[in-house]
Amino acid sequence: MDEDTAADGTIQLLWGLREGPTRGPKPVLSLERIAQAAVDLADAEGLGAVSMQRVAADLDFTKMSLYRYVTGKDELVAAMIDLAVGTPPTLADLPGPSWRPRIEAWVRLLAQTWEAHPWLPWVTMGDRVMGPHETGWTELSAAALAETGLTVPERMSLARMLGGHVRTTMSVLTAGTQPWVNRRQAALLREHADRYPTLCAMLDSEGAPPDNGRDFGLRLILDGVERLVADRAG
Amino acid sequence: MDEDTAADGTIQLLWGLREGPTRGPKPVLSLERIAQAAVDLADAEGLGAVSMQRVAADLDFTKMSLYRYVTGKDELVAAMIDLAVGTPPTLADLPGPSWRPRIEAWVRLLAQTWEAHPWLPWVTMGDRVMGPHETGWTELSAAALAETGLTVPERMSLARMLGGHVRTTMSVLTAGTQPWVNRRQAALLREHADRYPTLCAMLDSEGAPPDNGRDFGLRLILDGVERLVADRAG
DNA sequence: GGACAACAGTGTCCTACCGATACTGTTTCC
DNA sequence: GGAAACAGTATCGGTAGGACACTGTTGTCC
Repeated sequence: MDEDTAADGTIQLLWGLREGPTRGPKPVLSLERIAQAAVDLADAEGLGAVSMQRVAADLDFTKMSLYRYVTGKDELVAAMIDLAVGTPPTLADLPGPSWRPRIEAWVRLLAQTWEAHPWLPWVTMGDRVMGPHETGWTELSAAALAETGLTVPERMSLARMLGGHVRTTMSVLTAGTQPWVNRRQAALLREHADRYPTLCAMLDSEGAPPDNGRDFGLRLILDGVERLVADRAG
Repeated sequence: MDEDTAADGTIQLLWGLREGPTRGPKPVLSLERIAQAAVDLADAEGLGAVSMQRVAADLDFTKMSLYRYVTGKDELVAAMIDLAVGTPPTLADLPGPSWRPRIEAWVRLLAQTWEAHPWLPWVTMGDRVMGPHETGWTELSAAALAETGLTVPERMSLARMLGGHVRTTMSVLTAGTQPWVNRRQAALLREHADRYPTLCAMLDSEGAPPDNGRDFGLRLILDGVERLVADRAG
């Protein structure tokens, strides 16, 4: 019951169902300004820097004034997500003669958006209620995959999977030699070469992709889809 | 520099490099007991319930006593991870005549471990230093993929990708009708059927997999690998 | 064997955080 | 024009993580 009412509040906030009062002083702040300030802060100093106090200070207001627009930090984060994710593209933004280049473009656009707000992968995990923008991204992916011939659950599993793949290939931005292991980890591997012979032998190999294997993994997944589609057609 | 020394401390902790003193009273607590209490707490009440105070209380000790074994909460979480992930399997635990059933078994075992500790997906994101157990899991995946003929970066990208796939297919444990959308989200979609026609049309479809599409996605990925291997061989 | 140094666990304090509540001043409707 | 409704403020409480000084215990060295 507690979570339910909290989720209801978030839904009302994100989907514009909050009843706007008529009497009383005019609001000086707005949800958009607050969310924008929070997004800017998270972009600049990371999600850990986002506190009610700090967001309010950046707006030259008191911390408690934010609670007139947001019932708590969870709602603020939800508003941040839907603002940062932005207006979703449309099918016209996904060129190509078939579903494959279209969904590739979708992944590319999603990755661009997430890279602009590196805190998004952390906040978009778990069971949530998506806002209108985020739902629009999902709608677009569903539309792009419609002509694959996959079943509906398969299509949605695939869409979710692709989003997860973007997350996986973004969360590690190591500046080490190998993208799959950072500097300290490599040193530890060399110290314990007996326990980890396979990994240790891999340390000095070449040809690491600059994108954390995003294109490589995307190719694998979509090749798998093509095979599945072909198998069913034939 | 600050992060560096903190990471060094975590490395020393996880890899048993902490200098054990000889003089003074004998320690009553131990890192293992502390980490185990924290893991039990996280399993029972979620990661949010894990605080220094609470872990210490569960052990009938003072909060500050934990700091004799752990420099801070980050180190505690790192110790929790390597304890919860447990002793990794060996190649003997991955049956099969080829790499494919072996890596499938690896994914299955990893998923089992993570499902037993549902907080693991959240704390194993981002750039970290893995402990010995976690490194063992990675070593095993690298060994299982050795015979694919993929390049080293490709193999490690694939291994990371599979771990991410387990994360993606676990983080949503919705009890709704469709696994890709929860109850509230479905209601919102129906209310805004004009904005999200594709998703809305999907709401009443059948055949949702009970595993959040984990097997489906795994099949896609490994089919893609097989095609890549075949293409290069031919 | 006794003094001292090293150490384990405690008690106290500080800062940062989220959030509740009572308040002040402003706007609009009756 | 008065009263209700509302925006923003000021203050308070509870819970985090963590620094620091302290008490008591243990081993080592003379």
